[in-house]
Amino acid sequence: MHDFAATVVAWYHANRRDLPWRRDGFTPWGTLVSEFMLQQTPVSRVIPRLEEWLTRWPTPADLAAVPPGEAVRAWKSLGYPRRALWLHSAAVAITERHGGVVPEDVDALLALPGIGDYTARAVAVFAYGNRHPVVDTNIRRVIARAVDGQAEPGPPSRRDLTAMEALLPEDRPASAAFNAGMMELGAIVCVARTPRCDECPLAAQCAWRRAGYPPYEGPRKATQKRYEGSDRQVRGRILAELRAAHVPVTDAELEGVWPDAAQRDRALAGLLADGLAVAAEGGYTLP
DNA sequence: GAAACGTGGCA
DNA sequence: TTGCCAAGTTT
Repeated sequence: MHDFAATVVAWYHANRRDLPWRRDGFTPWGTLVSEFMLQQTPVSRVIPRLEEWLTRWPTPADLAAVPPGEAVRAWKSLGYPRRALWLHSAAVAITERHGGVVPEDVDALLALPGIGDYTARAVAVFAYGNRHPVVDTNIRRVIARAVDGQAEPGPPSRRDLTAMEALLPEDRPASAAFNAGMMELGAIVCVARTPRCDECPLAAQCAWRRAGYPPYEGPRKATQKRYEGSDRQVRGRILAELRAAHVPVTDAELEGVWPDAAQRDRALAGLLADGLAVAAEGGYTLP
């Protein structure tokens, strides 16, 4: 029963993928950047952007020294570009308030823009080896199945942190490996659509398997809105235009990116409100 | 707690 | 083709 964690840790050490943020000598700043990029974005899309980013800005001070628009431009099409803005702001705060060193204290990390419960603990654990429960979508799914016997986790809750804490080994290095191992298990074995239960190290202890794989009964996730034709798509189109241009983009040019004027105006207003675009002489630019 | 917030790949 | 999913955070 309590070899649950030991099983995950042993499996992790034997099966972990070779990813950039697991290389020897990877810096806390690199971990922070990777965690920002990995928020809601698949590993395969993150890796090339991460390598470019760390080559160009190897420290927080390097990023803090350029305008935020440069971060938005380098973000390219990773999605959710406010993350680039938040990462830039975080770099400024780290440079000004933390002497250029990524903090390892969870509360200090939580105080930075764009960092929530997941990212703060991920940095504290993966960059510094501290002992905290890390909870992401993978871990929520593994716990739901292996521990709770449910096909899917319920809605996210602060109680998820408590559940993970209860499973966490006391030993610091083991607790870090357990966090990483649970995420890895959810990412490559206990996946959302077609779990590979025949390859799972927890199969013998899995409550969901023991119960006969009952289907999920709880509240349904809200269905994701269609992207084609959405305000999000229009924002993306306008921002792509601003990223590509190095002089202000005019209203006339923006008319070409989306025909519906009302929707275009709404999207532009949103970008301006978010600080992803600024009014300039004759048009709009990145900040 | 719900809704908003990008983009791309896969079944 | 459509729907689901992807290392979440903010308001």
